[in-house]
Amino acid sequence: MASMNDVATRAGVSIATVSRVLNNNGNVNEATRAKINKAIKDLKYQPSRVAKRLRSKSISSNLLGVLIPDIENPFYVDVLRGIEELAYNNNYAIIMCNFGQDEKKEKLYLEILQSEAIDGLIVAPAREDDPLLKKMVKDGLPVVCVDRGLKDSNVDVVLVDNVTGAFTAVDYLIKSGYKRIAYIAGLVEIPSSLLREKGYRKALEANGIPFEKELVRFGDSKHKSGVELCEELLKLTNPPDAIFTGNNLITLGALETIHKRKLRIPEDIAIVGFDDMQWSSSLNPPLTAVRQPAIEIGKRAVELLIQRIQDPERSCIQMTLNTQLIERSSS
Amino acid sequence: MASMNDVATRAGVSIATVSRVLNNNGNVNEATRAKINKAIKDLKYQPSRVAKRLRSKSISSNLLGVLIPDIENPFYVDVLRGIEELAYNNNYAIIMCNFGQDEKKEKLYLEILQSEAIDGLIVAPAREDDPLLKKMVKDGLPVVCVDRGLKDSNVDVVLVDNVTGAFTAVDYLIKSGYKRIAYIAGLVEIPSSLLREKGYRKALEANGIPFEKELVRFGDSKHKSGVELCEELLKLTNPPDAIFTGNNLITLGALETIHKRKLRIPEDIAIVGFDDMQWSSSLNPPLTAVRQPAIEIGKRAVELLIQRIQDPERSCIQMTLNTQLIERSSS
DNA sequence: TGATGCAATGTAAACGTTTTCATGCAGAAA
DNA sequence: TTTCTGCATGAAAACGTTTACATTGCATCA
Repeated sequence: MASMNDVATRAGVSIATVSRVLNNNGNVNEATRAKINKAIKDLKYQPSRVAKRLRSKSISSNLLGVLIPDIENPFYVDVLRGIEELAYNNNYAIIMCNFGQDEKKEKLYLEILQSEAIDGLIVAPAREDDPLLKKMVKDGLPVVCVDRGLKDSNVDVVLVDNVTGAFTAVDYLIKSGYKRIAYIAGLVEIPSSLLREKGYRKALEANGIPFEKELVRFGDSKHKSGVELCEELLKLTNPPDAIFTGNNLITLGALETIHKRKLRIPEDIAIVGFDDMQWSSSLNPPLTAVRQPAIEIGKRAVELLIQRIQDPERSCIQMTLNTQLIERSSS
Repeated sequence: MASMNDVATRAGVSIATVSRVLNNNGNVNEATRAKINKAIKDLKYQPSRVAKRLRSKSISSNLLGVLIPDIENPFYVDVLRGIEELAYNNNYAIIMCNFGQDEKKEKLYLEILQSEAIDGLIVAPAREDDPLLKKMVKDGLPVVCVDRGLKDSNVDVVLVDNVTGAFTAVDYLIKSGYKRIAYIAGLVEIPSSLLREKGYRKALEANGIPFEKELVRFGDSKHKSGVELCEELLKLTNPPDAIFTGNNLITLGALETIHKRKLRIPEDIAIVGFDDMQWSSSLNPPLTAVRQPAIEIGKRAVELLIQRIQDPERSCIQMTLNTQLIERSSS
C-alpha cells in the first residue's frame, strides 16, 4: 500500500503539503496541488485510517461502535440496518458488537471499542447504570443510547413510547372483547419490559379489569422463554383468552406453543405482539402487532451521534418515537 | 487513557520491558514483572489496538472484516451470528459491512477495510471475479469466502451443497405427487441461484418430467420479487401446483402473495423454501424447508480465517456443508 | 584473571498520519 | 533600498506501540 511518503516523493514535495491537499486546509499552489493529485491517482493512494486515528483524536477518523444486546432479535437487526445505512452515507464504518445480554461480554466489548479509538458509540446498554459505560461518557466519548437509557449521563437517547405502545395493544384486545389477557415479558431488568408492563396495567385499569399476578410472566427475552411461559399460561386452571407478548422472539415462541397445542387463533386464544416483522403478514394467522420504527431508530441514532461528534457541547436530546398498532387477524 | 509510557514511568522501567511483559516474550525478572503488572492494574492500562495495528502488520491486531450482501436476509444474519460468536471467543472484533448487492458500495467498503488494516476478511462477494477483492487477496490479505466463491484466487471457501439441496427439495415435491413445480430464483448473477436451478433441473430429469421455461423466474433475491414473481406464476394459464423458492425472503414474499389470493397450502399450492428459519414452524402452514447450517458456516469461516492468519502459506480449503430437508406441512 | 555468555534491561527507529513552527521568497509599503 | 506582509512549503514532533540492537552486570570457565 502506498503511503503519504510515496506520494510526496513522487510529487516532489513534502508530506505536509500532501496532507494539506488531502484535507483541503492551508494554502497550496494550484500547480503543486495538481501534481500531488496526479501522484495520488497514479499510486492509487489511500490514506490509512489507522494512522489518522492514532495521530489525532481531535479529527474524526470515521469509525463508530455499535453494541447491541441480541442480534438474533429481528428488531435489533432492523436497528442495525438503519445504523449501517446512514453511517455509510456519512462515510463511517461500524464495528458491530453483540453482547447477547451477557454483561461480562458487554464489558469486554466496551474495552475493545475504547481501545479501537472509535469516534462514537451507539448502544442499548445491559443496565441503566452501567458503570464502565458511564465512565466512558464522562471521559468524553460521544454516546447515543437506543431502546434503553443510561441514568444520570450526558447522552442522547432514542426510544419508543413503550407505555403507550403496550397500552394501545392491550386496550385493543379488551375492546375486542377479550377478558383474561396475559403478558409474557422479557428480562425483568430491561426497562422496556417494565414500561410495557406499565402500559399493560394502565389498559386494564382504564377498562376496569383487575390485575392478576398469575397472568404476567417475566422471562429472558428469547424464543425459548416464549415457548415455555406460554405453556405455563395455557396450563392454568383458568387460562387467558388473549396474550400480549413482549417482543419478537417471545411472540414466535408463543406461537410455536399455541400451534403445538393445536389451538385456533384467535378463537381459542388471541395474540398481539410487541414488534412487527416484515413477514408478520405471512404468519399463521397474520399477526396483530405493535410496530416500532426500528430502522428509523437506527438512523436517528446515527444522526444524533454525528451531531454530537461535531459538537460535543450540544445539550442532550431524548427522542421518543411513536409505535403503531398494525391490526391483522391474530386478535 | 493511560499509555504504555505511563505504565513504564510508574513502574520505573522502560516501555520495552512493559511490552515484553505484555506480550510474554523475552526474559524479564520476576520482581520487575510484578511491579509492571501492578502499575498496569493501578492505571487500568489497556493497550491501544490502533497503535498496535499501525506498528506491525506482522502481529495480529485482532480485527476482522465481514462483508455481506444483505443484512435483511435472516440467512446472513445467522452467518453473522456464527462469525461474531467465534470471533469473540478468539478475541477478535469485527467490522461489519453490508453492501446490499450494490457493487459500488462493496468496492467502497473494501477500500475502507483495507484502510483499517484488518487482519482478515470474510466475504460473500458480489461477483465471482471481483477484481479489487482478487487484488487484495494477491496482496496478501487473508480471505475466506462464504456462500459464494472467488475465481482463481487463493482463498478458503465455505459453501453448502446447493445442487443437492435443491435436488432433494424438488425430488421430494415430485415424490409427493406434485406435477408442475415452479422455481423462483434469486439474482441470476449469484452462483447459488444457478446451482439451485441445476439441482431443480436434475430432479425433474431424474423423475422424467420435462423442463418448462415458464416455470422458472429469476428476480433480485428480495422479498418484493418473491411477491411479484409468485403473482406471475399463479397467473399462468396453466399454473404450477408447487413452488420451490430460492431463498428466505423470496419464500416470505411468495407466502404473502399466496395468502393474499386466499389459496390453501398445500392443497391449492405447495411450497418448499430454500433456507430454514427459527420461526418456520410458526408460519402458515409450518414451512417445509431446506436448511442451511448458517451459524456453522459463520463459525467455520472464522476458524479457517484465523488459521490462515496464523499460517498464510497453508494451502486452500474448500469446505462444503450439507443441507437438510426439514419436512413440515407446506408440501 | 580475563574472556565469554547470558539474563535483564534500555535506546531508538519505525509504522503513517496531523500539526506546529520555521523558512524562503515575492510583492507592497515606507 | 529597506522593511514588512503573506503565501507556499518544509522540517520535525507527536500519537502508542513493536522490535532490532545496544548496554549492563554477573556468573562461569579455562
